[in-house]
Amino acid sequence: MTAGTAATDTRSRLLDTALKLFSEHGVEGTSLQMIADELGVTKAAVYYHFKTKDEITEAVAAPGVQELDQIIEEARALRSRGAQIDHALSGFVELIVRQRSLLSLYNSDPGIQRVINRAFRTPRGEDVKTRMKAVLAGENPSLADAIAVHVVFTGLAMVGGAPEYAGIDDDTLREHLLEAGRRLLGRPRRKRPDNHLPGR
Amino acid sequence: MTAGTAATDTRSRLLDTALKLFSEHGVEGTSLQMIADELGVTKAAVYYHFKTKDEITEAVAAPGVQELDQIIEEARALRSRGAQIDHALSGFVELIVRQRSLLSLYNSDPGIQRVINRAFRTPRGEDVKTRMKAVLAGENPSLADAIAVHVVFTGLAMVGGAPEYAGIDDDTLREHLLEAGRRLLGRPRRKRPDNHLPGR
DNA sequence: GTCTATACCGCGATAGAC
DNA sequence: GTCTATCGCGGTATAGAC
Repeated sequence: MTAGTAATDTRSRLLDTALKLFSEHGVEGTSLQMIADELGVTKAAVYYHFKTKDEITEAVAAPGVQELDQIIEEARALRSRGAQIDHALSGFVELIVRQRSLLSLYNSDPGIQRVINRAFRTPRGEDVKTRMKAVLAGENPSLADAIAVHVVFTGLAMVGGAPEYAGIDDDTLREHLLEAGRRLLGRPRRKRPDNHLPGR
Repeated sequence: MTAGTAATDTRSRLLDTALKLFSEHGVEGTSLQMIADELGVTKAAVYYHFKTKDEITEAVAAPGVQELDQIIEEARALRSRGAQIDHALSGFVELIVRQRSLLSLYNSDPGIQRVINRAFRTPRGEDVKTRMKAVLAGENPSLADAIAVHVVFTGLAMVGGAPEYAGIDDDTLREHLLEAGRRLLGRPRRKRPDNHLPGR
């Protein structure tokens, strides 16, 4: 169902290129000309696949937002508060490790934030960031807890995009991010991790 | 010595306006036209006070960078590692609370980061962010410590710019940021804070 | 010394030829 | 499905009014 016409191929190559350039120069610092040049086509050819630059930005952001949304729903279905936090945190960290630069873009680029807040208020009213923080902090959290969660949420995501850690392998990075997150959220050190990708 | 010609006044009003607009729309999302309109002058008038947009960005970023630099040097002059960390952390938090949006800009805007990395490699070789993280993490830190420091540094700064906490008073915010920072850095809870502005 | 008028070129975006 | 041509806005730049 996806072995791909030339168009689908160009489209996905375009999104890969866009994500790479967005991470290097920011969304607003990346021109359609740069994307077109990297792909070896003209600006207008890019416009065939996407009607606006915002649409490209949205398509780049979408997969991560969707995954976050799924993790949130899974976490909310769990019974104990501890299990909810554990699942949300480990899922979040897993996403950071797997996508690296994408999650940091969500917090470090005004251009992509504008698009996310406008395009993904769906499917459950509030935006993903708010909902994720709500799962981690619980209902009516104290100010201290709300702030700690905010620090964790933004801080962890930014590590994924930091060039200093680009060379660290996934398992090591995931372990350290989890440890930092648990410490700040006041969770006990865990023995057996809640593996997010069971058969890996 | 500074009661002010019209020019100095326009210049400082311009920087205030720029910071406000940068925080709302990002550096690259803010046009010289917006700044000019807000001041009631023309684009070319703005261009009289600053030769380029980068120069405006640099002037907006400068005070915070300078203060960070001073805090770092003060901390490095202390004898014990604990005192160094305490001073660097409390100075950093104090700056976040006092400037709110400015410090979050440093971490959340590709435009201002470009300018900071290019313009403020002075006065001591490495950039301020790297040097601050070095003070907090010590020499040859473990990967776990380096990552924890990275999370604290970016996470705390982002809270200052978060609209959710714009209404919180300075003392309360400072207290919670310090608490979160100390917990993540593994510092004991403190009794008497290292007051950064003694007579306040 | 402080500002306005005006023009230049690159960027996002649209229309239409091949 | 891709390209040329064109338009309005944004950063830059200069000439000149006061």
